[in-house]
Amino acid sequence: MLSTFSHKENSTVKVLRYIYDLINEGKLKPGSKLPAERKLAEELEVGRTHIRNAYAELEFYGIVKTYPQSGSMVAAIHHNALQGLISDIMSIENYDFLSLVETRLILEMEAARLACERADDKDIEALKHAHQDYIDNFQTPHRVEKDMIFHRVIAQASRNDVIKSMLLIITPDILSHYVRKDFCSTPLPTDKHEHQIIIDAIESRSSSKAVAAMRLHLDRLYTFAKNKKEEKFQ
Amino acid sequence: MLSTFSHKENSTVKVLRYIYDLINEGKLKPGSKLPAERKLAEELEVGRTHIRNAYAELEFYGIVKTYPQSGSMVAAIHHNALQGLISDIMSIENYDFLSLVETRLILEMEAARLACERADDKDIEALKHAHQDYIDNFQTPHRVEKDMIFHRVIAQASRNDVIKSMLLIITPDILSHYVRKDFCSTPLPTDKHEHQIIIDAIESRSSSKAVAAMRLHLDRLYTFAKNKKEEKFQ
DNA sequence: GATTATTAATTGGTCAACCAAAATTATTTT
DNA sequence: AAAATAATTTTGGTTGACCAATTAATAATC
Repeated sequence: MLSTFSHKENSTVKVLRYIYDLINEGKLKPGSKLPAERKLAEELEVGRTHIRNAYAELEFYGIVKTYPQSGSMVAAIHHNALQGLISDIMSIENYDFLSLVETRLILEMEAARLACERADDKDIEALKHAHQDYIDNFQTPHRVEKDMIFHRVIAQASRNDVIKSMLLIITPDILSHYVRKDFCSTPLPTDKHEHQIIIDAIESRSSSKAVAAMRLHLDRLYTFAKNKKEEKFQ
Repeated sequence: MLSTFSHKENSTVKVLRYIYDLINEGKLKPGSKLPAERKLAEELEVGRTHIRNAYAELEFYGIVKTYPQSGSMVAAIHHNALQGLISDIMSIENYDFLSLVETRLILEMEAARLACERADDKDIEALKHAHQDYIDNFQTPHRVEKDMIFHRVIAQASRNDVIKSMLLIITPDILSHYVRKDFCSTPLPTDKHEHQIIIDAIESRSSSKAVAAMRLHLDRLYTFAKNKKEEKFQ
């Protein structure tokens, strides 16, 4: 899940809210040192562990930087921006399915495009192998995960580690959504063909074909997500 | 920074390596329960805190799920995929600048495109306000952060929280790169104009124009990143 | 009085003990 | 023998104490 911190959020969100208010009241200037862990723990009547978790989360998003034995510094950006960032972090949980799928689509298409430019012979080989593995497991419970691996190989060939990591982060969320709804529980033969088209496009270095093929391949999922959103509003 | 866990990685990476090996030796089956925190801490001769940090990181990426008082379960995907995921996580650090910029470009363009479809009057108003704020601070040290806010408003208008969060994650990394190289320390007047074009495109719901304008707006940064990569290989 | 050296207090990092919930085992009851 | 109950162990969650490094405050020196 993207929201790692869901179960501890009761405490964490309390800390984030407090930091937010500190900035709001002008008691915490951007670029300055934020309260010591012990101090804040006592102030909020909460364990220091929770403060540390909250600070770690803020550090993940680049808002604070913790220096051992000297304290945690808040980013030197204007307080309006800071507040926006923090309130965003507080709301990070339960991404809607359509946003996840939309983002995956755009990242996968870019990965395919870059793969056309940068894939070497070894990548192509790995791609073919992953596809064969997928076909071999088409009627087994491993099909879904073999499909995941196929897409990961493409991301690998794109030579863009950021895209690779981001797909790594959102894919489990997507899976958890459509496993529940047992979408794609029945394997479609068209998937095999679509994979093959993507491989051919990458091998022939045709980025436009690769992107189009990837879009087509994910279109069923995309449509599913859109419909799900619509029926939610009815 | 995206690599939150950099300073504790000495211990964390040790744990991840161990889990990786467990899977490799077949001692840890996918879908099964992984070692209790105390057990593993003793085994690796390391504090339980480090085990908890490592498990938390694995949970962030959806590889494990921790249940209070009953243990942590590893995802029920095939061991090859599991190993790939873990080795990816171990290598998550020090993203190269080009990957970051490439990814930002693709996400910003998609955000602009979606904003054309979904922005309401309030969003347009916020966009204009953010731009005016940017202009007002054009000669001040706040220019960079005002630019950041402008882009955040677009992400907000896209109604895609995943894209918004991901931009939130990678932007600080990008900033830390080009602040070092004092790229864009001299403000270019074209930026003002480019922002205005983006606003007009979104207001007139012309997604193609908005995407093109965003691409143009980020082209200087993109070119900078590509050149930096080239000179790295010389 | 200013500067340096020394001491004390503060800080984040780490560890070990404790807590309540859950899972397991042993005991009792039927 | 099977089922229900009770005691025990194991589990992740939480807390407070300790550690080394840093910083601030104080004393000593010039």
